[in-house]
Amino acid sequence: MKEKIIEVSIGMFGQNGFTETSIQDIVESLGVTKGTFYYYFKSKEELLMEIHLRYIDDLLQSQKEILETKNSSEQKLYDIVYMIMKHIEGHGQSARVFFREMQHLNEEHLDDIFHKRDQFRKNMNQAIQEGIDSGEFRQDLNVEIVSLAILGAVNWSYHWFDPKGKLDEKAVSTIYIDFMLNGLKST
Amino acid sequence: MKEKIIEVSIGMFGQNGFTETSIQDIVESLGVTKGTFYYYFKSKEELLMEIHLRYIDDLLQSQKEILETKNSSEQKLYDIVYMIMKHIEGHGQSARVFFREMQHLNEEHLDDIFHKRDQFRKNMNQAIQEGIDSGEFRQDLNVEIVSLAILGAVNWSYHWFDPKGKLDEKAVSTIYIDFMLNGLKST
Amino acid sequence: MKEKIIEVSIGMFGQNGFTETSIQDIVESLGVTKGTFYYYFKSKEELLMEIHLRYIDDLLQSQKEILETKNSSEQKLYDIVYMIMKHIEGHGQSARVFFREMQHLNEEHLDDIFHKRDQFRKNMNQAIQEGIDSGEFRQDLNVEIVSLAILGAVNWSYHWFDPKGKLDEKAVSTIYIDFMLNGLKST
Amino acid sequence: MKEKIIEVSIGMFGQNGFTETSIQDIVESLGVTKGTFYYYFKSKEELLMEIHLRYIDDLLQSQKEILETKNSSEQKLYDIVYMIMKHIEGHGQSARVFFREMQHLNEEHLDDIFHKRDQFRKNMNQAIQEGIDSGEFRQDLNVEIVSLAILGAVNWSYHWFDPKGKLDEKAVSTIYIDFMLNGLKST
DNA sequence: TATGAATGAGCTTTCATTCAT
DNA sequence: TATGAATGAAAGCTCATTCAT
Repeated sequence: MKEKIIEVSIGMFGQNGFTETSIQDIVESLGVTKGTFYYYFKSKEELLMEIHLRYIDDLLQSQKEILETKNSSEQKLYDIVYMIMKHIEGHGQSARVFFREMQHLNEEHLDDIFHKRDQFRKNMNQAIQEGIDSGEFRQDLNVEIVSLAILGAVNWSYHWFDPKGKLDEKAVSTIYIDFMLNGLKST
Repeated sequence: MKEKIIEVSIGMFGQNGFTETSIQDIVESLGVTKGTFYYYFKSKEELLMEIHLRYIDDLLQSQKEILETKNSSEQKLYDIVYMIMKHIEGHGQSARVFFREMQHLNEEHLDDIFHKRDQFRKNMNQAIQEGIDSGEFRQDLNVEIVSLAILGAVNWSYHWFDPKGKLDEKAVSTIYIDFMLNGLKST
Repeated sequence: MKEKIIEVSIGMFGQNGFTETSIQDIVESLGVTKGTFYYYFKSKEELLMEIHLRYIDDLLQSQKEILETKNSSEQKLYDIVYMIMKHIEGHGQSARVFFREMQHLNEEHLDDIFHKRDQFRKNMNQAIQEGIDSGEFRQDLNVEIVSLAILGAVNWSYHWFDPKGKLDEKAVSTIYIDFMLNGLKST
Repeated sequence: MKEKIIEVSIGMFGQNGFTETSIQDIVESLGVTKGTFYYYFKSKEELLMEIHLRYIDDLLQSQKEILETKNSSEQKLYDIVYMIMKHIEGHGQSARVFFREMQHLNEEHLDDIFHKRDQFRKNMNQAIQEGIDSGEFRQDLNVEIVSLAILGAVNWSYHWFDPKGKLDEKAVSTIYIDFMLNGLKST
C-alpha cells in the first residue's frame, strides 16, 4: 500500500503539482480513505521527502558506481550524463517532482536533500578535476562553473525531454557530450 | 500601488513560492487591505501572469536587439548569455518566479507564455544556425539539442547564482561561453 | 441618471436576483462608476425600496380609480384582474422584483410595503363584499379567503406569463374571470 | 448529522433567506464547524437542491396516489388542494424555500426541478381534463390556464397561511374548493 | 455630478490533520 | 490495517460603502 501511495503520488505531483494535489485526490485514486494515508505517512511533507530521497539516493548510488570504475574521464562524464537522462526518461514524473517541488520540504529535510544534491555536484567537480589532472581536459577550466553548466544543461532536460520524441535519451546524451567536449567552434 | 503590489509579490513569490504566499501576506506587507489588491487585479493568477509577461517580454526584446546587430555569431551568443545572466542577477526573484511558478498560470495564459518562451528558443536556434552557415560553428551540430543545452545551462543559474558571490554575472558568462565554444577537451 | 439606474436595476434584479446583482454590475452596464450610484441612492436597499414603491403605488392608484367607478362588481373585479395582468405584462421584471425580492427590504420599509399590499388586499375584499351585498355574488362566501385565492391566482402569473405567448394578458384575464365567477362545475 | 443540517437549514433559509443565511450560521446553530458541513455537502447549493428534491418528490408522490384512485374529479381536486395546503401547514418553511429560493439552484439542478414542477402541473391539467371528459366540469374550460389559476391560488397560500390562525388548512381547502367549483356568482 | 482609490467585513470553500472505533 | 466523522485554520474572493477630489 505504501508503495502504491508513493507511486500514484509521484504521478499526481508531477502532473498537477504538490500543492495542487490533495491527500483526498491521492487516496481517492486508490480507493482508500485518508486514515489509511496517515497510517503510512506522518504528513504530506513526509511523503514528499520519501520521493525526494529515493530519487537522489538512487542518483548518488549510480554516480558512485560510475566514478569507481577505471574508465577515462570522458567515459565517466558520458556515463553520468546518460545516467541522469535515463532517470529523466524512466522516471519523468519523479524528476519533475524532484526538481520542482523541493521548496515544499521543511527546513530540516531541505537541508538533507540540499546536502545530497551538493554531494552529487561535488562528485561531478571531482570527475572533471580528474580529467584536468590526467590531461584529458583543458587546464584552464573553472571546474565549479563548468560543472554547474553541465548539470544545468542536463537537468534542464526534464522540462522538455519526451521519451516518445524523435531522439531517445541515448541520442540526446551523445549530442550533449559531443557539445560539452568539443564545443561549438569549427576548427 | 499596482507597481508596489507587483514588486513585493515578486519578492515574496520568489522567496516563499506562489502558493505559499497569500494575498493577505502581500497586502499586509504593504499596509493595505485585500480589497485594494482586488481593485488592481482580478485574481492572484492575473498578478502572476503580469509578472511573467514583464519578464519574458523584456527578454524577447533584448534578444531581438542583439540578433539585429551585425555582430559575429560568437558575439551574439555571448550577448544573449550575458543578457540572461544579467536578468538573473538583477531580477533574481523574478527569474525564480518565472522559471518555477509557471505551472500556476491558467491554461490560456500558459499557452501565451509557452509560445513566447518557444519564440525565445527558436531565436536562439536561428543564431546558432547562422553561425553554422557562416562557418564559425561546426557543421555537424544538432541545432535544436545544442540550443536546449545552452539555455538549460544558463537558465539553471537561477538556482545557484548569487549576485554577492565571488564571481559576478560577467565572469560567469565568460566562463560559460568559453566552455560552450571550446568544450572541455584539451587539444 | 436616477431613472436610468432604476430601469437597468429592475432588469438585472428581475433577471438575476437582488443579491446576485452587484452595484458594480449596475454601474458597469451604465458606463458610470460606483460613486455615481451613491450620489443618487443612499444604499442598495433604498433603490430596491424605490422600485417597490413605484410598483405598489401604481397598483393602488389604478385600483382606486377602478373602485371609484359606478360599474358592477363583476366589472370591477374584471378590471382589477386585468390591471394586475397588464402590469405583469408591461413591467414583467418589476413584478418579479416586487413579488420575489421583498425580503431584502429593511424592517421599516418592509412595514411600509406590507401595509400597502394589505391595503390593496382590503380594497379587494371590499369589492367582493359589495358584490355580495348587491346580490351579484353568493351570500355564503368567505370574503377574506376568496379574495386571497383570487389575488394568488393572478399574482402567480408572474411566474409563467409570457407576453410573447399564445394568449395575451387580456385573453388570460377573461379566462380567469370566467373561472372565478362561474367555477368549474357543469350545470 | 446530515438530517440535522437539512432541518435547521430549512428553518433558517425559510426565515431569513438562502443568501442571507451563511454556512457559519448553520453550523453554529448546530454547534459544529464548517468542515463538518462540507463533509456532508459538496456545496451550499447542493444542500438547497436536496431540500427542493425532498419537497417536490414528496408532492409528486402524494399527487400520484391521489390521481390513481377511482374517486370523482371533484374529490381528486379537493385532495390535491388539501394535500398542498397540508404541506404548507406542516412544512411551512420548506414551502417558503421551495417557492422562493429556486433561483439559487444551478442551471442543471434548476432544469431538474423545473421539469418536476412541470410534471406536477401537467398532472393537474390531466385531472381537470378528466373532469371535463366525464361531464363533471364545464366543457368550455381552458384547461391550461384554469389549472395555473388553481395552482397559483393554492401555492400563494405560503405567503400568508398561518397554522395558528383562525382557519386551519382543512377549512381553507374547503373554501378554496367551493370557490373553484362554484365560482362567485349567485344563481 | 461624477470619479476612483480604498476599506473591512464577510463569504464559500479547501484541506491537512486527528482520533475513536 | 483501515475507516469515517470532525476539526480549525486559512485561503481566495466579493461587495456595499466611504470619501477626498
